[in-house]
Amino acid sequence: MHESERHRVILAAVQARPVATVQELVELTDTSEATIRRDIAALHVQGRLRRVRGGAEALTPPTQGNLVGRPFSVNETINIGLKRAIAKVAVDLCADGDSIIINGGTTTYQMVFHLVNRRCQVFTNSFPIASHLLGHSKNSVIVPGGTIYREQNIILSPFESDVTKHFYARRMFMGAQGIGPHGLTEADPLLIQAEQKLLNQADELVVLADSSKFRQRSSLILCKLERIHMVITDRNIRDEDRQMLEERGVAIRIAGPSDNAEEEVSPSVA
Amino acid sequence: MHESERHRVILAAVQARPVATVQELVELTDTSEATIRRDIAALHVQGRLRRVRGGAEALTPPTQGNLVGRPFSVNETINIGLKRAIAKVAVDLCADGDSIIINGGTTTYQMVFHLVNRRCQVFTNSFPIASHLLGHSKNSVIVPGGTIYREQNIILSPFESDVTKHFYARRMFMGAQGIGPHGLTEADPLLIQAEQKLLNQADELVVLADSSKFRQRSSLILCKLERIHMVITDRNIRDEDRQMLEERGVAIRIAGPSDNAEEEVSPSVA
DNA sequence: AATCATAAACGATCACAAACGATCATTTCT
DNA sequence: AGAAATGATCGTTTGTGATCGTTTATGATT
Repeated sequence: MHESERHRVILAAVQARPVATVQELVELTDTSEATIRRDIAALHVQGRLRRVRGGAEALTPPTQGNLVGRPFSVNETINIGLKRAIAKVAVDLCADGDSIIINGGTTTYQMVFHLVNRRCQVFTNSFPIASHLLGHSKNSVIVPGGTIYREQNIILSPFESDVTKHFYARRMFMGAQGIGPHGLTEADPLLIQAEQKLLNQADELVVLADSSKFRQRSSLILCKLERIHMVITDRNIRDEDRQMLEERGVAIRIAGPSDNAEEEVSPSVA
Repeated sequence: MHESERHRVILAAVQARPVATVQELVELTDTSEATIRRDIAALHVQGRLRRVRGGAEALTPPTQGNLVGRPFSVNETINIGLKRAIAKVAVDLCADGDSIIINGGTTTYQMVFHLVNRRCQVFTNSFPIASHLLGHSKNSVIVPGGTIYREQNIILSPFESDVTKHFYARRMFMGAQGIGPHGLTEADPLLIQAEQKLLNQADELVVLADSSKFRQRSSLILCKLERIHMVITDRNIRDEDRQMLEERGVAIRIAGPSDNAEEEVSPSVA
């Protein structure tokens, strides 16, 4: 990856997140620490970002923070590395030109960083995802119509959207509130409704769920396990959960935080 | 392949991708590195692209690019005070709780700054407007579905959206490319199509057009003057243009740049 | 609470590879 | 034939990655 391209990636990363670590940027750009440090130093003297120990941050403090680009409230800082690794595996499934659906969520949001150099057709109901891809990538971006809910930063509509009906993708990526023998579970009925509409518009369903999601189950079932083609999770998944998925024919991929990035553990759906 | 043809290819490549490497261009044009370097150097001094180590990139890299908070390209800086004054008059027409439609554009974008303390229901096809209102106000925001065009930062769809059809507003605000005896004119057929859909969803049509718009006319007619309920413009409007509007029953309001913000010059439609 | 131990982050240096610019030979078009 | 453009070669410059020692943060112990 070339210099100007790296700078784009780095700036995109810091603008979307309070701080981007050197390690994250190394994985994102597939270069060495030294190069990233040099890039950060250069961008720092250019006044395009602020250099901090461990990485870099955007110039604009969170005070001015315009919602977009600084999405999702507070929590979700601990598992961020995990989520990003999972998201990377998800994006690695995509090639330029693919049509994909990205359902809004904190885990799927991490996909945007890995998508900056792609040129996919992305349909998303997440306003932050759309915004970031618009500003920091060449991907084509399509959104459904509806009211934007600040709480989740998601576009929801009680009506059938013709845009949605006309968009068909090979893969749909989504997070989940919980996952269990009965299927994917979600907390909010409104979300269920919106997500089920999207489910009909894609062939393969890829679920991004860290291992903790296997212990959280909400009351509302979004879809059965059989509908899922692949689950991307982390190495802490319990054997019983893994077995449960395999019995239903769900492929599993393990995202490693850093060491070995990816590992196949069940027949691929290729 | 000839020189001018290569230049076309190179320019297309850098605009399509974030950055085009020399190697890529060599394969693309089936020439040597030296030639590509010479071409890049020539295009660089012509100001048609930016030369970077390893290749070339477009002048407006997506990094620095538009998007939220820095919407719309470059121009439009001179009339900004005028536009803001016009936008203020427009927002003053709105009360909390009103449902309004804001069609995307540089003039209507200025409305967001005056809307920060309002609590309206805003339907807009402008991504920057939606983004700004989401982040800096309590207004409820509704968008249509469709592809987001980076050029104009507008959401467009060839399909009928049910969201649009179910939203009905008292007022619709829009800018215009030009305005003349035949009506409002617009340059892009795609925009015409989108705007006409919106026209059906509002009672009153309020047009924000500084006086220079009366001299610019495009070939495509968006709607007749009779459809307009009010035009907000500046004090430089010519008498003949004012008369033209009054004869058609269009109310006129003059926005003062700073001194007296607003002035009634024809019977209000209130 | 202060100190120490450990790990992470940093800066500097060096070797290597890629990219570059200049020069010259070759081709192409008039 | 002559001018312009192209391609190849070579020396130079620049960016990159690895390794080193140093600095800084963290958290564990007393």
